Order: sequence, then structure tokens, then C-alpha cells
Amino acid sequence: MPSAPPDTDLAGLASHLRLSVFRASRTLRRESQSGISPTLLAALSTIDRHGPITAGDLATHEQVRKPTVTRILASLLEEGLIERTPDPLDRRVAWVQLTPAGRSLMRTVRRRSDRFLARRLARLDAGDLATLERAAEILD
Amino acid sequence: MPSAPPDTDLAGLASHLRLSVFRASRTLRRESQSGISPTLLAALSTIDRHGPITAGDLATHEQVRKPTVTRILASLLEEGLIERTPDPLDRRVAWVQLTPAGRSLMRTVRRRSDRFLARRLARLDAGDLATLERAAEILD
DNA sequence: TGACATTAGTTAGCAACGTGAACTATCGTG
DNA sequence: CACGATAGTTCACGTTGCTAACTAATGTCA
Repeated sequence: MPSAPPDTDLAGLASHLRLSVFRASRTLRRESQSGISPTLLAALSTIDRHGPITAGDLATHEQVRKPTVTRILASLLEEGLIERTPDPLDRRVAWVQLTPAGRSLMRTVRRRSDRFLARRLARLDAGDLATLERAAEILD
Repeated sequence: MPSAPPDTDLAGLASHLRLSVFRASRTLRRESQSGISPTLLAALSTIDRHGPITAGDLATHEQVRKPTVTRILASLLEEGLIERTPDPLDRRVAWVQLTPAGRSLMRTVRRRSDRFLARRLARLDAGDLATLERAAEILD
């Protein structure tokens, strides 16, 4: 029913989308199975993609506050997945990047660790896959 | 590039979708603004839609374990949004349904409380909206 | 230069959320 | 009636995210 009042559509879609995304996220969190939590993995992925990055920029990308980033980075450091390099010009900031171990983990995860989700996706047809692909971009 | 090896596509999509859904959920959680947390709202919505329901069935629908449901229901009860009716035949179970206050809240939320998300959705074109609508169904 | 605002990041304390393990109460079945 | 299965609860724990308040370094401007 694409001819319903736009406001109604938006509100309904917003409500539906919120619940769906929320529940999907909960399920994904439970099925992480990559030895690293979704939170850490998302951050690691961002650090991987955006090269050396500061904590502040990471907070922006991850849509998270700075104290949260502090803790995320502490965990990743502890796991040996990232390393910090102090900025020689501005001693308040440090640049963060993946260690070889971090890169290795990202490769593993990207290549074969998403079995759970991939198996579910495999049940969908090409049209639905395209829809999800596009939806992911829109969500970003 | 719809002709790439299916496995590669699936893994990439899975990885992308995971991160997108995850971050979107985080953002939505922060912007809840309906006087009730996303967790409670999702549960309330399920109770609303699936009529009187038991705690176990709610756990299944919400993709959550039973102890979590216990706590969710306790919160909703405390807020006066739901009520429990003991099953007369099986005294282990109780049926949960919305109170008038709960129904009223759901109406409000569905109708106009999703301003944040709706405002963002308003920037998208019809095609993208349809995509998201479909994606929400697929995610379910 | 030296006071003051700004910026980067941390620490501390709090609350929400979800879990597994162990428990109670009830039900069904041989 | 004993014994296993089922519905829920309690308990203790870990993760995640936040705000408020802090430290430290930087920039600005009289």
C-alpha cells in the first residue's frame, strides 16, 4: 500500500525497523563465535579500514562516546590486536592501528568466521540478498 | 557485481550486514526517547501482537533466555503496562497481556514517538524505504 | 608571558541487558 | 507414588554504554 499517508508509513516503518534491527542485533551478538565480541570486532574493523586513527575519530565512526572507546581500545590492546603510536606533534593524541595479529584476525573473520549469518543468508534468494546489501548501505 | 562467487558474496554481505545492523542498533538504543527502553518496548510490542502469551513463548519470540524474560516482565509489571493471569489448568504458567496503559503506550509509540528515526527516514526516497521495509521482514 | 578556553583522553560510578547454573513448583507418566 | 520433564525464578557474573568530573596538552590573545 504505497499510497497510504506518508506520515503513517514512516512511523510504521520506523517502528518496525527499530524492532527488527534491535532483535537481529541481539541474535548476532549471541552468535558471535569469532573469539571476540561484536563491539570489539566492529571497532577492529573500523580501525582496519580507516588506517591509523585516533580515539576520537574512532568514537565518531563507531557512534559511541569517548569513554567507551577508551575501554574498547584497552581490551584490544590487551588482546594484542592493536598498537598505539603517540603523535610526535600533539602529545595528547595517539594513533591506533592493527598489529599483525589484528590483521590476521580480521582476515579470518572476513573469510570464514561468519558462518552462522552466511548460512542463514544462503536460504534467501538473490533479490532478498540484494535488498539486504542495499539496506546495509542505507543504514550506514 | 552479481556474478562474483556466491560464497564470497555471502561472506562479505554477512560481515557488512553484521556491522551495519550492530551499529544501527546501538544508535537506535541511544535515541529511544519513548520513556521505555528498547528492550522493554520490543517485548511490549510482541506481547501486544501475540495476544496473551506465556513467558516461555515470549522468550522464543524475543530471542532471549528465560531469566531475561523474567526481568523484562518484572519491569513491565512495575510500570503497570502488563498484567498476568494465572492459567487455571496449569499452575506453572501465567498468561501475560497489555493493560490499558500498555495499549495506550503502544499506540503512542507507534503513532508518533519515533520522531528521530522517522526524520532520518524522511530523507530517503521511496525505493530506499521499500528496501528497508522488505529488509525488516527478511531480518525477522 | 601568562591567563583562559578548547581539545584529547582517562577515571569513576552507575544502569541496562543478557547469560548459565542452580533452584522451586507443578505436571505427566509408568 | 516415584521420577523425569517443563515453566519460571533467583543469583552471581560479564559486557556494554553512559554522564560527570578529571588530567594533560594545545591554542589564543591581551
